[in-house]
Amino acid sequence: MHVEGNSQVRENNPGPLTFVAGGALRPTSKVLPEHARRHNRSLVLQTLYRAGQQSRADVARSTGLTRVTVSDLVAELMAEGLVIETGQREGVRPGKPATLLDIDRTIFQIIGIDLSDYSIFRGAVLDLDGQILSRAEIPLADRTGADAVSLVFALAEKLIGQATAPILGIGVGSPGVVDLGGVVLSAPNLGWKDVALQATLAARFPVPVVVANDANAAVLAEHSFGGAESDMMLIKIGHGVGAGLLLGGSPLFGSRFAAGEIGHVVVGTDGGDECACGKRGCLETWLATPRLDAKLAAAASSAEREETLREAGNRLGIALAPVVGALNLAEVVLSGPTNLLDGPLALATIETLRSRTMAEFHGDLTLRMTTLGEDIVMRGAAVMVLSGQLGVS
Amino acid sequence: MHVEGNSQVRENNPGPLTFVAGGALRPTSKVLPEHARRHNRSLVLQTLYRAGQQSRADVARSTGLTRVTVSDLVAELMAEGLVIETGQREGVRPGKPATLLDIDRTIFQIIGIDLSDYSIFRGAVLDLDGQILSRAEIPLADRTGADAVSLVFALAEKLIGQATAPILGIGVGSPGVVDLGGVVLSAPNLGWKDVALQATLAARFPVPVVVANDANAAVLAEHSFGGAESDMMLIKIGHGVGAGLLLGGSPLFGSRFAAGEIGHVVVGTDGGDECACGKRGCLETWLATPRLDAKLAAAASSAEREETLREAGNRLGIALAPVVGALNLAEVVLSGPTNLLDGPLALATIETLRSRTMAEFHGDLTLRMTTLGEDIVMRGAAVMVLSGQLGVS
DNA sequence: CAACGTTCGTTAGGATGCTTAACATATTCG
DNA sequence: CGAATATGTTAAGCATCCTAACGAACGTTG
Repeated sequence: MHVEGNSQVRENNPGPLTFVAGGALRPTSKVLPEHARRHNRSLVLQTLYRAGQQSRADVARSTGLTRVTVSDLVAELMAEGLVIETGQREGVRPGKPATLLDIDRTIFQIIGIDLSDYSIFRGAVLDLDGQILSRAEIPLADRTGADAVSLVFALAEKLIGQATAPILGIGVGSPGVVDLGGVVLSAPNLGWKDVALQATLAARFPVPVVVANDANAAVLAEHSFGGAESDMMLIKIGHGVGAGLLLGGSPLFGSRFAAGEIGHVVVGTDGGDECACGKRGCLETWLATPRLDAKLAAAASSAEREETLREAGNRLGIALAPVVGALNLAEVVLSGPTNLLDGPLALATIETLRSRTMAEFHGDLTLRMTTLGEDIVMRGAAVMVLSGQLGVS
Repeated sequence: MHVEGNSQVRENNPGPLTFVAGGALRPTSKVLPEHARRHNRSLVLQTLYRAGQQSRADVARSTGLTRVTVSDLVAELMAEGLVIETGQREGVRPGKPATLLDIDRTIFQIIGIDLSDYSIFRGAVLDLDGQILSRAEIPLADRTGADAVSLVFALAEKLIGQATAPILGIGVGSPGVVDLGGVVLSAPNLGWKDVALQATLAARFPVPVVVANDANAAVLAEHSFGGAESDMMLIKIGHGVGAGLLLGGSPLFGSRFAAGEIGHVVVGTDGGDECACGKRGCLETWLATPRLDAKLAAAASSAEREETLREAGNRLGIALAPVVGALNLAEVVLSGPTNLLDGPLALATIETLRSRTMAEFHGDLTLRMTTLGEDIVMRGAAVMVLSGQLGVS
């Protein structure tokens, strides 16, 4: 397996077949036997990734492929160093003892970078399981444009230095609107417009690079590591308010790659504060952390502070109700400062959500905080690399 | 090609590979070379369906397959009677004249059934292009439950009698929540709960049967015949209010198959009329046609009537804004009574939508009436059959 | 304790489906 | 009329999976 490559998605691209649940087939381009091979290869890898310590026969049973084919694929994966034999199965059973396999989880490490904080770029070296091995960060210090891009380079450089194994790839979660090729079409806070971040990073570092929106990365992390449902929305609240959507297990990008950009949707029919965007009552005016913090600081009593948080949660519920209803979501996850979100705010949100959508359908709607804390975007960035390079997540 | 079969999706199911735009591969089960074959078969069929009168060489160029493979697939399709040669290409060009191919658009007909009207079941016989050849309808006369099911049977029977070619399949658009197996989980107006409509129809008629939600069917029709965008929402307004969503060209079903059920989402923060569901200010209380008609009848002047319509459109815009923003939709299509929708109501909707979402992202958001009128569900039902049976739409 | 059954992983042979290369066919161009 | 051009077919080869059979390594059983 080579580690070079500077396309957003490397050649072990799985091929173009698109099967739409429900029976609609939309052929996009031809499919060759080798595409099937890649798919089956990923299938084996995925099986071992999720539950290691399995024999070839186990993998054959759980994939539906024959032992012959699995042996063949495993031989290929072992030649690449991705899979290793880890000894024989213990225990008393008839038959020849099984040789156990696992992904070699030490052979590669992943760089995950989170650009979503307004004041600092964070990054980490992660193992193939998405666990954080080491961290690094660089204060933004109000730098924007090309200067901010160089900070990303510096951070990546630093992290690569910290890695103790070859790098599988670099994943970046950026604020703003990011297209499928990793071009940041617009990120006002960083002063970025049409910045080809993926291409420039890939030109500098000889490893695969993936760049995506921060909330989209976060939603992948929550799905892979947070045990989230396949139809869910993750609301990321910080200096701005954004969201990532997972529908039927797949991330949604939107017609102009701006899916999840809900910060400037107007909430309610009764005015609201003025927003930087010129409108009144945008979701951000209710929920962005600087505004919330200011309101809380100005509050006279703890009861008043609670009411502020409840009002914010209420507004979030009002904005989300049509989305939850229209998409029939199973779960809403909040990501952001726990002290603000995890309490009256979250309670008010779910309450409002329930009272404004159809009882019949929200029966199993849940709302919760992310279990991944501040690492969510970095870990999501790692998931993007994993799924792009290994077809695993 | 046999026409029997009673599964919601017949065996020329394209296989399970799922490629998620952006690089995430989710292997679901093995893929064999024969799955690739089915995909490529559909690809050829799709190419001919969209632009008939092409040579094998033309198809080879536009699919990326070789002439050899295309010839082989075409031979198979001709043996099944699905594709025919239509003569040689006219015009003066060097080289051997091309033999033109087309799908035999007369060999099959499709039954499309629309159960969404509150008082009448409508159906049609359609050709492979989705054009309506003949119609039939049966008044519902307040029948519900099993009685209503027998009306569907009677209508299907009638339509099959009207057909002048073998039936490719029966497509049904039903109100309510319908799962992927064609079970109507809930359709209050018809008194249906867990009615296995697909299975019972398939047991009675020896042709493939597909049953789906009416708005989901409609959105497919609009996409195939109405030239709609790939990221769009169709709002169906009648006795109730429902929606169908197309995201990245694929219909959305939702975690409990209830995607698009927005009729009982509460709109605004200022109360509203009481709804049959018990809440106040549901979208249906603003937009359902009986309520609108009543308000219009009670209005004293034409200015007041216009205001009523504008208010309804305004409310629709308020409800849709978060959805349009979160999904980054390119298009919203309205389906329902033209006299109510196509005027002040639609204008107010788009105006509200624009004023409540981010200017940057809704730049190319359009809102329009469907171009398919009252036939939209029947034609969508035909699309479901086409894509299920031929992989074409 | 030797024969048998079970399970693992491999080897051998066959089927499917695509490709490239070459060719026969049929037309226009010079 | 020969060269050029384009179509569609034939033949051979390669990739990929399958089934069938088998050797290896273990436990069980008469």
